[in-house]
Amino acid sequence: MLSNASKYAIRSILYLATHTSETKKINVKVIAEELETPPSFLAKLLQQLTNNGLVSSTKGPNGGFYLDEKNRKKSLWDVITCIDGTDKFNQCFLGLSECNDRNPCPAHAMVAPFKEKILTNFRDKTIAEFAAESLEKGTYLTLKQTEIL
Amino acid sequence: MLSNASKYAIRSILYLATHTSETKKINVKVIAEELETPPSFLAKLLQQLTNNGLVSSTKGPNGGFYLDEKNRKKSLWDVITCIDGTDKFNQCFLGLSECNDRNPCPAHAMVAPFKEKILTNFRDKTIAEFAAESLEKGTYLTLKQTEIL
DNA sequence: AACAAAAAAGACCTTTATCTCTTTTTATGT
DNA sequence: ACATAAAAAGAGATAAAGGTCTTTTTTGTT
Repeated sequence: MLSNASKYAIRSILYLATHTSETKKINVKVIAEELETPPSFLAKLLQQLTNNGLVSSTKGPNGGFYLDEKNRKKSLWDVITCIDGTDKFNQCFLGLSECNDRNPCPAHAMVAPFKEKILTNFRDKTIAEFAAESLEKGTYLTLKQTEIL
Repeated sequence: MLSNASKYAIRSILYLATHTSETKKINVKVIAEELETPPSFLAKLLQQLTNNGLVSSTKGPNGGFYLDEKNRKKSLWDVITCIDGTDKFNQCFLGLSECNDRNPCPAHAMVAPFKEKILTNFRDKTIAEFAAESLEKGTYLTLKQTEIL
């Protein structure tokens, strides 16, 4: 569904949301270790996210990546489109171009409600909100145990 | 989510389910045209499906691909694992290795019900059943309008 | 001013997915 | 038997994803 790149990006954003601020920045190396992602690759991704206003950064000593208030108002959907480009959640499960409620593919009825849910959760919820929820539920903890197949 | 290869494979299987029998076979070229998929690529996929008992074929004049009764008892899940290998639906949405109900990632609660539904529909339903349902609903018609992004 | 620590930028490399082409084998009809 | 029509098999080609490495720029510290 999502590319590795998107997964890494989302995980880092959620990590930054709960671990950084304007006064507490973290550098790539640390983030990559925490998330167990390839450091150089993550650096590229964070660079891209920064260029698109989804993450903030400062260079030099005590510099690093962090989320400011503006960044926190973005959505995870913004992250995905920034990294993967295409509108992943609007694609037909079986690859048909003309698949919608009126002209559904054999899998449409099964998949459509899910896509709807993903959209509302990922597009209409800010990163701040998403991170806050994760904190409440304690789900953010699992960010560390990673493995991409 | 699914690779192009899996999507092509599923579409051809559903097509074969509604258009072929032991006495009515269709050759790759026709299938590829109907489904608007790359012919040579589809040939490879059908070959692989045949080698794994998901599709039947005979060579020579009036030969082609078709589904016999045994093939129809397989599931779409079999198709996906045959082509994509990995267990796509058991992977964490955010790429964590230790993601489950007791130790969920931030997206788990959102995604878990969907994976459950996919599994029951794709794994516990035979291709014959799936195709019959599609026929009832008329969804099989849209198989022709394809575009993979 | 010099140094050090960080991101930014850019050039690569590797692997996997996607897709093509050619040759070989097998079955059928005449 | 022979011609033909189909899949089977195998070798590549191309593109995209995934990932690395080196150099440059910026910024803070001494």
